[in-house]
Amino acid sequence: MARLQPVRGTHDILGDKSLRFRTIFEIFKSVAERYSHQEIDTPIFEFTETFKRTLGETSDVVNKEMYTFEDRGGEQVTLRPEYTAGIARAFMSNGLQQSMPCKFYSFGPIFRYERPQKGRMRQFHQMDVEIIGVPEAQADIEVLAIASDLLDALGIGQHITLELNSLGDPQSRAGYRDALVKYFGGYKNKLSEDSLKRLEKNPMRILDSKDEGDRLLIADAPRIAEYYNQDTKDFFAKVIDGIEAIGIEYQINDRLVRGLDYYCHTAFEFTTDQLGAQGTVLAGGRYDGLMEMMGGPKTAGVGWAAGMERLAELVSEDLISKPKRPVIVAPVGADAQVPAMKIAHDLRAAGLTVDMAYKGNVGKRMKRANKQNALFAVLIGEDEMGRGVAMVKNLDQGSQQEISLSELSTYILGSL
RNA sequence: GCGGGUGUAGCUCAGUUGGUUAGAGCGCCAGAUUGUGAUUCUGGAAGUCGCGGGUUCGAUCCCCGUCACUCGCCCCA
Repeated sequence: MARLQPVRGTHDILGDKSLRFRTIFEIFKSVAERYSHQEIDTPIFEFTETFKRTLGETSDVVNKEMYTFEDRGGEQVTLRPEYTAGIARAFMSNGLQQSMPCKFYSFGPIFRYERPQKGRMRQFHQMDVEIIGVPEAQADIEVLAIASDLLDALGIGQHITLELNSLGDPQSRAGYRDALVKYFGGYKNKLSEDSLKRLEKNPMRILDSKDEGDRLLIADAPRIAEYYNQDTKDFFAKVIDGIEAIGIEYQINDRLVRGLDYYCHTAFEFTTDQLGAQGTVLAGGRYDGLMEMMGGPKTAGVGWAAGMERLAELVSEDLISKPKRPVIVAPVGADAQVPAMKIAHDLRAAGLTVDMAYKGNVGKRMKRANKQNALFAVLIGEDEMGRGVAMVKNLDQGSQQEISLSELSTYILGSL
């Protein structure tokens, strides 16, 4: 068995899990399309530079979580650790500045080299939404509305809280950062080891610390709202007015910061207390500076990503769409094999889901039909062949009836 | 990357204070039932006790290492 294990932190998706994923994706797709978003699929790997430059040299994602390798041509490439940078690259590669605004959605695997835990794996799946080219707050509102609609459609909205913050425009953010460095710099002897590192690299992250000593200091730390300039205040107020107008509940969390460097203004997380340490189910924000960092023209953008595996843990069983119940065709005797195949073929052509009971006596084949949760079993043997009929058994009711082959599909379709 | 817990059949789990043939339920296969499923009854297959090393007359059990899973930290969806 040892050699047959999947790579650590990766999982096969089959059976019930596969149905859950598909159901959630279908719902996501229909919600996103209702907002006039279009599907985009970008490659699952990009040049390493694409991620390195945008995520920030200090981020954990870049420093220890990327799956990076050199391909046979000597290129440094990386399995995507998030969606936004790849989509931004695609936006520029395809010259879509011509067709702004662009509204995208996407779904697929994401890779991060992390220590696996429940709700955290090395290959996992995200659903992603982006609006590129709309600097106005309407885009932030719309993107939040998609998220909220999705969670409601999945029937889990009541277990999830929207936490909202504004990181401010670059000017506000820089002012706040300085204030934090000054404040925490005065308590170097009291800060936790982790937070001392954060003070150097990314002081805003100290606000996230779970260390008890840190939390005491954080309680009296400067609040970001005190450093907002007028533009930031106006922008945030518009976002809040907008989501209030459409009835989205939220909590302001001014300790909420995002891990990736390219965020500004709106930052948000939808969190739940039902998944242990991995509470974040959907998160995102505005990233107006991203395209410039990548060497393109300044272009506004806002979006989010949601973790499929985490959502799948929360969604109720009743929501999951089940596979169609099949009709099972069971030939009796070797001579019936070919006619049975023909019958199955005709029923499929009529749009029915059909499987064959391949072997065994009639009892075995019926058992097989039952195990597959079939609606009907269609028996065809010497007797029936002679008269151009098939024996059709309704497996829910236990009743059966001879039906002429020419009326078979009509009969079954009529009894559904 | 750091710390704790766990690892026995396809699945869920017993068990052995170190002792000969390691058990149960579910599932699977077969038969009772060669033209009729779900129930029932009978039988069967299936385990390098995660892997490697050590201690021992003897290890699934004790020790060390390793791998995987799991919980937490870091970080994040």
